[in-house]
Amino acid sequence: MSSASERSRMPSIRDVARLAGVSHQTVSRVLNDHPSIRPETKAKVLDAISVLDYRPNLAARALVTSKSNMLGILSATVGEFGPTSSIVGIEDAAREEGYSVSTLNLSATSPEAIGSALRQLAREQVDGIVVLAPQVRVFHVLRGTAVDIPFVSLQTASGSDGVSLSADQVAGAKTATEHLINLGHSDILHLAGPQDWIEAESRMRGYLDALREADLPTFPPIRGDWTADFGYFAGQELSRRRDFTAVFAANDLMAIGMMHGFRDAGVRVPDDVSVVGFDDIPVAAHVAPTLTTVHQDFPELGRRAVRLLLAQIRGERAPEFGPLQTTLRDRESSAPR
Amino acid sequence: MSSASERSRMPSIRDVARLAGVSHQTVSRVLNDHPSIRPETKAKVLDAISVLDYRPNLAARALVTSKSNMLGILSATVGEFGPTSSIVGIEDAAREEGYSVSTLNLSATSPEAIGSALRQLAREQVDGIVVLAPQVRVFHVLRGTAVDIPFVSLQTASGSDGVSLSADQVAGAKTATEHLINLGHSDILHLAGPQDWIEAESRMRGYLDALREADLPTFPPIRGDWTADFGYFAGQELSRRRDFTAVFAANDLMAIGMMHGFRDAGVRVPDDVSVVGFDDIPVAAHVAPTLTTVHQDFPELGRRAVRLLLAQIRGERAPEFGPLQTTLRDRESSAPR
DNA sequence: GTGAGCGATGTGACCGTGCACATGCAAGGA
DNA sequence: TCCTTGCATGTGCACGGTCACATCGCTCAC
Repeated sequence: MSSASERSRMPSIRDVARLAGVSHQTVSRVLNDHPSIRPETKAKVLDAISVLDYRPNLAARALVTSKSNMLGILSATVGEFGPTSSIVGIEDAAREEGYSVSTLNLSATSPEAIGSALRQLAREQVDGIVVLAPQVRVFHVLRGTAVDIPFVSLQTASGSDGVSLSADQVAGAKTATEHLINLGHSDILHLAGPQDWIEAESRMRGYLDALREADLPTFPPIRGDWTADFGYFAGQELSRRRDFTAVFAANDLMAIGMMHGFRDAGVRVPDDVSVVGFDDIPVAAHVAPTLTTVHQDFPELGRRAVRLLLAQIRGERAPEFGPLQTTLRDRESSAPR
Repeated sequence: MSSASERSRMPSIRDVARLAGVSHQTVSRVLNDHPSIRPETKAKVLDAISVLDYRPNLAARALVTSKSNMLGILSATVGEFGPTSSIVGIEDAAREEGYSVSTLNLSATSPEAIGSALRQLAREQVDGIVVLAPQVRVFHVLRGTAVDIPFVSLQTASGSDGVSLSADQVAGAKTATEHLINLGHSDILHLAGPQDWIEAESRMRGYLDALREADLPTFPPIRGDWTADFGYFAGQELSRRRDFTAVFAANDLMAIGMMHGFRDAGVRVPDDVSVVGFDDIPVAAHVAPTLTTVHQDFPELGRRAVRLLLAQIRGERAPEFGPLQTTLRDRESSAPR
């Protein structure tokens, strides 16, 4: 009820110092828990802090230390399930370590857009950047840009020398394809992601590896755009062909759309064609037929990214964790030949 | 190739001033485009800026102005499609206005958790907060907290005096229910969201309004938790009852799960039971049967939130936009009685 | 006894901006 | 002509922290 606009000024460390009867520097030492502080002095200071409801001004700290305690997320994904889940993991891990998180969504992935996004993040003085931009070309821009902020990427580029990590996409895709092979399928198509995407390439490689090892014929992949709508279109088109009995789709959305396309064209899943997806989005277990797919732990991926990035920032040795395992979820959409 | 760790110091406005032969204050004026600056002076300064590749230090600016040019997002949603899409809209709009965005995910919605999240955001000196925490109780904490940072909420609380906005959930839910009524259904169940959620209440109200106006019987709603898994469970349970011919689910995920439950129990959709969802998530158009649902423009909602928030921050009059329209997407899951 | 060493604390400068105020100069009205 | 007014610019300080260095008292070894 009383005036809310009174706000004389937020208390500073000097106010705290005055109240506690010490110097401002002593207060600063308490805040950064410096070793040589007498316990009773510390108590006095902490007392004054809570009396005044003092909170350190992060801008001032950032100014003098030129560290912002903030991580940036550079995201070039529209808001799909996977990346979004990873972002949650990133934020949690970052907050746990005392970092705040500034997100920047890329609408375009042109070099200019990426460059300006990076500069923006640099202006904000983020201490490090997590890149969720799975396009190969983003990598080139990142390497080329002279902004020397530490960064990690959630996706592994093929011959990546930089720090990055990822679930083992190749292995996951290989497992998925082998699953179809074990069911007796020998003519297996691949509905791939866009050419430029790292994950699309990895998943395709896994598919090709599995077929090659089994001495089965490979088909030129159909290039999709990750969307269910494209999957639908592809399903309708494919229904005209009858030279295959199974399809491995590079993500669940396309798989689900494709099943719809098949359905509309009179092709039955799994009776006529088996379908396997990738990601295990929440609805995958509930669509009709339920979708066989490859599960991966997106939040954990995000958490690992943060740990890696912080090690880099602090100059510590990078923690070595093996590739994140993926697991096959065997459901109704895949059946024996 | 050359040393990257040389970094003597970033250029400051004084460096720019020296190079341009003016005072640092003149540089500052150019940066904030102050009216009384001679064009040629401005040109000289801009020249020096680009030569030095100068970038303003946001921390220093934040320190002196005690404005951070940063908005906070307080999100208590796990990463579902709707809120996530809105966040994209928020970020775009914010960046467009020159604000950066700091996201904070709430894992728990206890008053303590909310309080500490708010304080964290306050420490970061965000100029305003967009709240994506549709739980009623979050509102109470927000009102109660003494942090006087402007905020808007993406969801409208029933008798909300504070600034907030939302798609017209009640109208959308009413339309959905009326759609079922028009198809000839008279016994319509509602699979609701959790009790505490604002949107759950609004959608239930729309459902009840429609039934009341049509003089049809209402049933006690089934309380769900938004997840497809719960929907599946509910579908199986409901299959034992035969006192209804249609269900309006409070979101698509539950609707899809429920259709799965029905399917497993031998109940056919839409032959035996019609189903309508809410949100229009990307797979809704592709599941079997395709799901009739209510579409809403999540990104636009986020953009509006930012415009409202900025008006509040700048002390301008709040832009008045009517409730965001929702549209019914009539698909296969609903059929005449 | 005396100086080195260390623990506990204080002092002043500095980080890069914006703000309040001062200054100089040209234009315009009395 | 002189004073006012307004434009264009400069000067110094404040913002709220941290850092480097100084200070002071005490212990300990020679």
